[in-house]
Formats: sequence, structure tokens, C-alpha cells
Amino acid sequence: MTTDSDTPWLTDQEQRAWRTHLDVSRLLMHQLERDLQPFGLTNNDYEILVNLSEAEDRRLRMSDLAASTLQSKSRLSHQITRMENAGLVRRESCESDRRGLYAVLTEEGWDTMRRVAPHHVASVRKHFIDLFSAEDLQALRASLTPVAEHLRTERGGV
Amino acid sequence: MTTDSDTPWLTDQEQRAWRTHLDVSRLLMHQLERDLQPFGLTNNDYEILVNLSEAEDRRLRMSDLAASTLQSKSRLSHQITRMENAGLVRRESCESDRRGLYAVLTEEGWDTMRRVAPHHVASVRKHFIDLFSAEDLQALRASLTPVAEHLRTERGGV
DNA sequence: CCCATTTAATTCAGTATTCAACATTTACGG
DNA sequence: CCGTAAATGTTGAATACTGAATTAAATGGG
Repeated sequence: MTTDSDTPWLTDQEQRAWRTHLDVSRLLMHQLERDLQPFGLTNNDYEILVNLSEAEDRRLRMSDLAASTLQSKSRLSHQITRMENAGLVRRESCESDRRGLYAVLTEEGWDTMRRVAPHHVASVRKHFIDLFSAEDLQALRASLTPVAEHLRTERGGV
Repeated sequence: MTTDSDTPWLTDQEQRAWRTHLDVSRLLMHQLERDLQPFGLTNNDYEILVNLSEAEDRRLRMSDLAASTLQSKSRLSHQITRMENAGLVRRESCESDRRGLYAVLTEEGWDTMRRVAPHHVASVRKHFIDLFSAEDLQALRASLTPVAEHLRTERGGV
């Protein structure tokens, strides 16, 4: 891991930044979850719907879907099973690689997506986006991007 | 909820900022969790330890602990039960209000905290804090603070 | 004082997540 | 080619989370 002995403790500024980030993450997820509840969807459901509806033919390989939603394969498998039971997606086998499966958006899944998306966007605006100035949002993205990159390499590479 | 019909979709900039924030949140939590694993702690465990060790007499009422860690009472109750079994905390009844309970840090909990904290701080630095310039970190905190406040009122008030 | 409310915390049942074990198919080195 | 290794997904058991119902104690208006 890291050499601990000479790692300086967080300053007051750093402490505050860190805790604020933590709080925002958690509160935000909770709020979005609450706003999706009336539509019978969870954040996870919604994210799957987004990814599939943006994909070629509204379908993705399980692995790719797991990667792009940052979940384990196991978790995704359970998740897709639930959504399959709910009629939002279905599994389809893959010609070129007989180990593989596609998760495919059903008509119902697509309709659900189109119906819910505007509300979700409104929710994201209300609780996040619209609370920043354009400049702040730009700055936020700029400073967060290297962090995301760092974490992605940390994750795969090592 | 919100009037949906006239909510503009997210622009490209907004979209990117939003997704980057999401990715950072998730990847970061995963990474911190991984870094805590060798010590047999989860993020949730660690957060409880932090809160208790900073508190008067290293103890907090269940309600207060739930509030400051932003969890439901139910979840906290389970969490404390687990940590009690692990010997990190214990429950103590409250004199002034016989409905109430304190969660109290044990010696072992305190020792664990002192042992693990440096590593955790190193982890937070490595994967978050040290990836920003001082100015960016300050800007981050400044722009995130109103969001946290908004979400907190949204949560309790309504 | 008494009863209806509110507050503190837990419990229970249903659901979701994790982690390891497994089956199957593909890739590749010799 | 063969056989071992790697990749794709699923499953099952253990663990954790959620939301509603429950117990118990405090509060407060009439």
C-alpha cells in the first residue's frame, strides 16, 4: 500500500472539501432514488436503461454493460434477471461468441425510458446541475476528470 | 414533483460534468473500500469509528449517529450490532432518557481507529485530495457546499 | 392526572449485494 | 492439434439494506 508514516493529516480545508464531497454523493443518490420511486425504478434500473438505450440496437454484451456501469458481473447478472422479470429487458444469445449474452431493451423498457427520462433530468437539474454556475460546473468537471482517470487505471491496471 | 414539460435536457457540458461526478463517487468509494479491506473494515465501519472517536466521551446517541452518518435508524442499528459483535463498539443505556442508547467506542475500537486512520488518510490523499491543486480543492468545496445544504433541507424539511 | 402523540430504537420480511464456485466456450503456446 | 489457461456468464449461500410494523418511554394539551 502506501508508506503511512510520513503522510500528513488532512488540513482543515482538505477535511471540509472531502466531507462535503462525501455528503453530496450520498445525499444526491438518495434524493435521485426517491425521485425515481414513483416510477417504480431504482437508480440502478435507470442506469441500465440509459446505457442500453444509447447503445447500438439498444443492446449490449453483459460484460460491456457491467464495465460501463462499474458493477461486478455477478451483480449485473442479478440486476438483469430482476429487470427481465419486470419486462424491461431480455437476454439474447450471441452468435459470434457462444459464451456471450446480450442484454436487450424491450419495447416496454424503451417506453419506460422515454416516459421517465424527463422527470429524471428535472431531478438531476434541480438537485445538482442548476445549483452551479456554468463556470463552476466547467471547473468541477475539469478538476474531477483526472480523478476519474486515476481511479479507472487504479481499478483495471495495478 | 417538478413540472417536466419545460425542463431542458442536459447540454454536453452538463452531461459530462454529471457523469464525471457519478463515476468519481462510485470509483472512489470502491477504492477506499478496497484499501480498508486489509484491516477488516468497511467504509461504513470506518465512518462510525470516526464519528465516535471525535465525539464527547467517544459516545453518541443512536439517533445522532444515524443523523451524522446520514443513514436510517434501521440500518444503523444493524451496523452497530455487527460492530458490537466485532468488539469495536458497545451499546450503553442512557440515564436521562430510558428510551435512548449510546453507541460507545470500546478500547479495541479506539485502537483500531488509531491504527487504521493513517492508512485511510493516505488512501484519501492518494485517490482524491492530492489530485487537486489547493485552489481547485477550495473551489470544489465552495461550489459543493450549497449543493449539500440544498440536499439536507430537501431531506429533512419538505 | 390521563390519554393521545411523538420520539427512540429495534425487529421482521422482503430485496439486493457480495464472494466464491461452477459450467461453458474461446485463445494460445508448444 | 492438444491441453492448459483465460474469458463469459450464472448460481447459491452468506451478508447487508430497506421500509413498515412494533415496543417502550417521554411529552403535552385539556
